[in-house]
Amino acid sequence: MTKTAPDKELKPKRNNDLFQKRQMQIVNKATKLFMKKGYAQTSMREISKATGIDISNLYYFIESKEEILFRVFEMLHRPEIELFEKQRTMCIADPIEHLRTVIRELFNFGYDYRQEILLLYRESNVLPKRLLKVILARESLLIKQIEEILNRGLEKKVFYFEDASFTANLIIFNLSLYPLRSWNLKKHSREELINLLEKHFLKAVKI
Amino acid sequence: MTKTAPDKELKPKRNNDLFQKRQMQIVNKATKLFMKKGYAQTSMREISKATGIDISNLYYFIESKEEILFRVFEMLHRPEIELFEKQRTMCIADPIEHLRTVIRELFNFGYDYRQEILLLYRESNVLPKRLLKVILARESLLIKQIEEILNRGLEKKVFYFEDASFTANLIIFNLSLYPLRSWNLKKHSREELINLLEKHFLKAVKI
Amino acid sequence: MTKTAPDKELKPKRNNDLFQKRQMQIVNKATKLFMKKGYAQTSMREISKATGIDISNLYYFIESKEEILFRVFEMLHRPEIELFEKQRTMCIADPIEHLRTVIRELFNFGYDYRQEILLLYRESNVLPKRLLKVILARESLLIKQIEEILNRGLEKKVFYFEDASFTANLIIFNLSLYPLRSWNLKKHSREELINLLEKHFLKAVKI
Amino acid sequence: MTKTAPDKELKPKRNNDLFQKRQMQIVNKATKLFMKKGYAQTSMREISKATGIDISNLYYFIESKEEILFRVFEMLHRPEIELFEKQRTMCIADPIEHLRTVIRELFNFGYDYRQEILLLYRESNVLPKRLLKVILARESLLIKQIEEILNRGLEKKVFYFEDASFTANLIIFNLSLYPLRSWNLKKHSREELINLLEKHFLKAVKI
DNA sequence: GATGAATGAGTATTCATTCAT
DNA sequence: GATGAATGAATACTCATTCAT
Repeated sequence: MTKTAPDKELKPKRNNDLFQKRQMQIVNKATKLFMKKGYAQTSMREISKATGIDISNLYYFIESKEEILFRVFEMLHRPEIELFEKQRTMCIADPIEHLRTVIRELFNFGYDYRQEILLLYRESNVLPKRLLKVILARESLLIKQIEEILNRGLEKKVFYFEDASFTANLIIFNLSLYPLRSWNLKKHSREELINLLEKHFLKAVKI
Repeated sequence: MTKTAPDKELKPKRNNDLFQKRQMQIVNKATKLFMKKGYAQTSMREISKATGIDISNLYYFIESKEEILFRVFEMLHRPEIELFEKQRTMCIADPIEHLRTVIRELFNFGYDYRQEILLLYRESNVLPKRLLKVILARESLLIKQIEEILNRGLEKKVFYFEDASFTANLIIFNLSLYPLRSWNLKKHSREELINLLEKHFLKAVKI
Repeated sequence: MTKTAPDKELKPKRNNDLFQKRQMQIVNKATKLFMKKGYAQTSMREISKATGIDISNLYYFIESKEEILFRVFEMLHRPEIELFEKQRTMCIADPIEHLRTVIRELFNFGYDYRQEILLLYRESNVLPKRLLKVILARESLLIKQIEEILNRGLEKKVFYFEDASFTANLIIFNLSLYPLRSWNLKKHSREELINLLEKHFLKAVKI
Repeated sequence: MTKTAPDKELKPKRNNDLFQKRQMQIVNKATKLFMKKGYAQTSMREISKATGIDISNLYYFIESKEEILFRVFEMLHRPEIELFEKQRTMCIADPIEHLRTVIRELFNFGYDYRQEILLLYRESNVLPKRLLKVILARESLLIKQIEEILNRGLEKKVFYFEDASFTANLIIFNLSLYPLRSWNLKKHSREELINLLEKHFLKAVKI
């Protein structure tokens, strides 16, 4: 191409309802496709076909394939944030009970969004650093929150562990146990798994 | 590309030494490229360039790009298998000591091969089911082994847990803690992490 | 696209005869297309069709559309350079006679290559600066040569003008009279035009 | 794009003042864009952005991108026509003085409108023949005028040359000397260049 | 007069793979 | 064993233009 000037930012951004509805539609269908085939293996043609939006019209609503992936990630994090808000407002007095609830909720979340979480682990390297940072920053918040619960339990002398930050990280990581290893955990029901995980972590931190 | 799994039998290859040396060479270079850029983003041209083997000559040694990925995965599992053989022969009498050793070895392994493990998680969906099964079967063996240690500890009444298979899975999964979350664990040294993990799991299973 | 690394310079450059023959073939056909429709308006598909070389095979022989344009320009300059070499070796003693010959040759050249010259004027802005400089440097050499002839005439007191460099530029520029204005000069034959130009410039510089 | 000249009649446009103001606005901005990036490399989106007129609204004021180019050329010719009108009314008795004035004015014009003239040379092949003819017809008028001056000088025996039409063409062509070769004439000031050109042509035609 | 959304054909370029030598 | 050339389908993305409101 005869590069003269990239001249980005030409695309007008509408705040229209229909516009956003269409964007959602694209992101939703793309999520499914990305989960099934992976980001790189999913073509804009397929997204076009899945949404029923003509391929060139697609570019009226989104700027690039990369933007779609970012919006997919963004959307996946929305329920996580809600979870996070919910936790904050709960404020259960007993740290043990609090941790138990949080673990259950986290695991349930991980179970419901297993494919999305898998996608996040798989494709995060495709996102430019700048956008990836946004995602990781959000997750850090969640970890901070678990840390607080753990520290409260430490003060009240109901928990014991060496490093709150590490343990919080471990708990968060294990929220992805099912998403990342469902292939080997199918023999257990959701309820079984959640109980097993709960017991494991409570035993591991209780005094 | 969009195509899903050609799935034909792998060409029976010569057992020639040079032949296998070349194959190794290809797989090694490809591993590095796949880790850096992802499978889909790495072209055969780049592999050709990296190995110094002409692109069409490449096809003398391997069947397809997909086969390279398979062999990459295969190679990554080799150290895991060695680990596995080592365990088997160790036969430490005390289950606690045995588990401690295994956890430390597993984590060290995960630390050393963090990029490879990441690759495995990332690109496993690209492999045709048939080949993926081979990989997963191997991992199952490893899990079985952990299970045995756990069960021995149960019999000897030094361990307590509800489900050996689940716990073994959990342990294996946490071998990937660092590979998958290194971005948030950099503040800890390898030694710290390994100690923390060891303590966590021993506390979680000890009676 | 998932930009990871551009990784240029992957293309192997053959010095093979057939390879260069094919390159020539591409450049020649492209020249004609560019002359007829302009660079931007000529698609790779058309070049492929014109050469009979499959569009993706085209990229085996050239790196980009831009490279084709550069090679087109390069090729156009080759006869100019020959002209230049010829001049240098001629060394006619009488500056008037020398200038007369040069003007005639230049004009003949301009006439023969009118379309190519037009192309050069039209599309030179497409070339990246770096490549354009190569072209302009060559032309500067030609101008220098005319300057020498003029200065020799000045010394021998057969010419008079104010500025040799300007006059040389003017002469070179008028080599493009016909290419750029053929639409309004068709009523004159080549011979007429060459005679008219010769007389004009000799009168303009002779004492 | 590949298509060659749709060539339908230009839509008869309102004579509304606002309408024409908007058209001017479009053409002015387009001129700048075309000069900077070339016609084919300038998109309607960019013209829309530059004018602040919505892209589909643009089509209320103009028929097609091609029409914009035509109007750009038309507009560029307007000052040329004024020049031409000015000449006609001047009627300087002395042909030498007249020619001198004309050359200076022409060159000044060429200097002021160098980018526009370059644009004209570059993009004229994009215009459909029909529209190009309009442009060329205008230029012919200008040439005719120079011819008259030259012929008057011939009658008064102050000029000598072989072919008035050719000489007029040559003079007009050299009005583009600076636009087309500014890259090699930067060392001279505008005043120097105009004086040199004046001297050159007067010497070339004076008896 | 203006806008958002649509359309369909087009762009340059890259890909994995194969074949004849 | 190695190489140059070929193939055909795919890629993300852009274009000028139109239409319904």
